[in-house]
Parts: sequence; structure tokens; C-alpha cells
Amino acid sequence: MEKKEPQLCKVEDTLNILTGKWKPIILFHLLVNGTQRFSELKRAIPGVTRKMLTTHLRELEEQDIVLREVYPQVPPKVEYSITEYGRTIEPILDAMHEWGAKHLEHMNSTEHQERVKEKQS
Amino acid sequence: MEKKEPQLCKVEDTLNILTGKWKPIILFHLLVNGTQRFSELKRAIPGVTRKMLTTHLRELEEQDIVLREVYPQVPPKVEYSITEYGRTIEPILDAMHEWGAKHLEHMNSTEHQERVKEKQS
DNA sequence: CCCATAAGTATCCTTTTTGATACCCTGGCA
DNA sequence: TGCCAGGGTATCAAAAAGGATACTTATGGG
Repeated sequence: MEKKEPQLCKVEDTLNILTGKWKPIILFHLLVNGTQRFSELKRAIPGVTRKMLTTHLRELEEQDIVLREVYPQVPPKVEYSITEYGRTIEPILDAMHEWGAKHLEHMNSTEHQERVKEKQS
Repeated sequence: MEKKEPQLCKVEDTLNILTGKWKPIILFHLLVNGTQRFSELKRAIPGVTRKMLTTHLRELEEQDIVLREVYPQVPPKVEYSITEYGRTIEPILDAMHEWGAKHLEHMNSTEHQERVKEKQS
């Protein structure tokens, strides 16, 4: 048991990077579309406010997942991209995607639905 | 882009199962130690309240990750275990653990620390 | 002189999550 | 008779996360 405890914290560290209402979609856009300006991201992510976008991007920057580059000009230009290191998290996102897809199937499977009904009765 | 959007929701579905202050540690204990009574889990997880434990366990049960078995006796006895299906999420936890470990190393690496210092100046 | 622009901050407020605490049930035991 | 156990629920409070809105900044253009 003791030998496994550290495992737990690492899992939680990883989860911390991914949790936040807009973080998965931010990462998704940066991974798929490459470098993006702040306003491009904002437009690409419907519903996000400037504040949340800033907050989450800054957190990702802190974690060295995202790179923030400021061009000293007016009006400002700021570009965001995934760091080389940040790309290493992609396989985990892929794994979650795959598992999530199967999970949905599972939750809709007949056997599962039947068990749900039993409990309701 | 459109073809990738669905990926995102699946990732979020998977994250939903894992997020919650005590969920990783609950899963960890059930995965490592097998079937556990409510009180065993409570004792094994320092700081958790009965309420949070109940809440999270019920959510995991909803998702068919955890099985809850009630023995009709007094005082009550309730056992929790990972479902067969729930075990399929273990590789993802493992992957997160591995990535998390590397992430910690990365964040402590000399190069990273130096970049952090530059920014502070 | 005034406006628009991009990328923010600053304030305040709402919603969601988490936590503290007290109470419930019921059969066996002192 | 009264208390304990185990696994909860109910109620309220605190903390964290998320969101709405207004303000800032400097410069080129009309």
C-alpha cells in the first residue's frame, strides 16, 4: 500500500492539469490548430469569457504545457502554442477519448440499462 | 476540425468520472485492496467525511465503476468494489501516474527552473 | 480630437463543491 | 432501560470555481 501511495499524487497532479471547465477544449484547439492568438482561441471556443480564457491559459503556461508569446506592439498580439513538452500529454487525451467512447457504449448497453431499471423498481 | 470535436466530449466524459476531490483515492483503494466496507474506506482515507464518501461512491456507482452491495443486517454492512467494467479505466490511471511522475521531474529540471527565474526578473 | 483595436484587469456576483455538525434506524447486549 | 454499532441523511456554512460587466493601454487612422 505504501509503495502505491505516490502513484496517487502523480495521478492527481496529472488531473490538475486537465481539470478546469475550458482546459480540455483549449488544449484541443492548440493541439489541432497549432499556434493561435488569444482572440482566435476566444472565437473558436464558444461561451468562454476573456477572464476564464486568460486564467486557464496562464495556468497551463505555469505547468509548461502552453507557451505564451507577447509581441510588443499596439494593439497587442499574443500567441499561444503547445510546448514540445506539452505534446507529451496527448497520448493521455487520446486514451481518455477512446475510453470515453467505449464508456458511452457501455452505459447505453442493454445489460446496463436493465440493471438501472431493476434498481429503480 | 469537425471530425475531432466528438473526441473532446469523450475526453470530458472520462474526466468527469475521475474528478472530485476524493475519487482518485477511492478508486485507488478499491483497485489495490479489493472489496471494502464503507467504514474501511473511511478509515483508509484520512480527512474524508461520511458525506463526501457517500456522494462520490454513489456517483461512481451511477457510472458503473463501483458496485455497492448492501447486507440487510443490523448494524448495516455495505461493501464496495470495482466492477469488472470499472477495471478498464485502470490503464488510464496508470498512464496518468507515469506522466505525472515525468511531469514532476520536468518541473524540477534545471532548464525549467531557469526559465521560471527569467520570467520573475 | 475621437475612435477602434487586442489583450488583458478589476470588481462584484452566482453557482458548484466541499465540509461541519447533528440526527436517524434497529437489534443485541450490559 | 439505555447505549452502541455502521452507514447513512439533513441542514447549514465556507470555500472554490466560474461568469458578467466595466475599465485600461497605446497607437494609427479619419
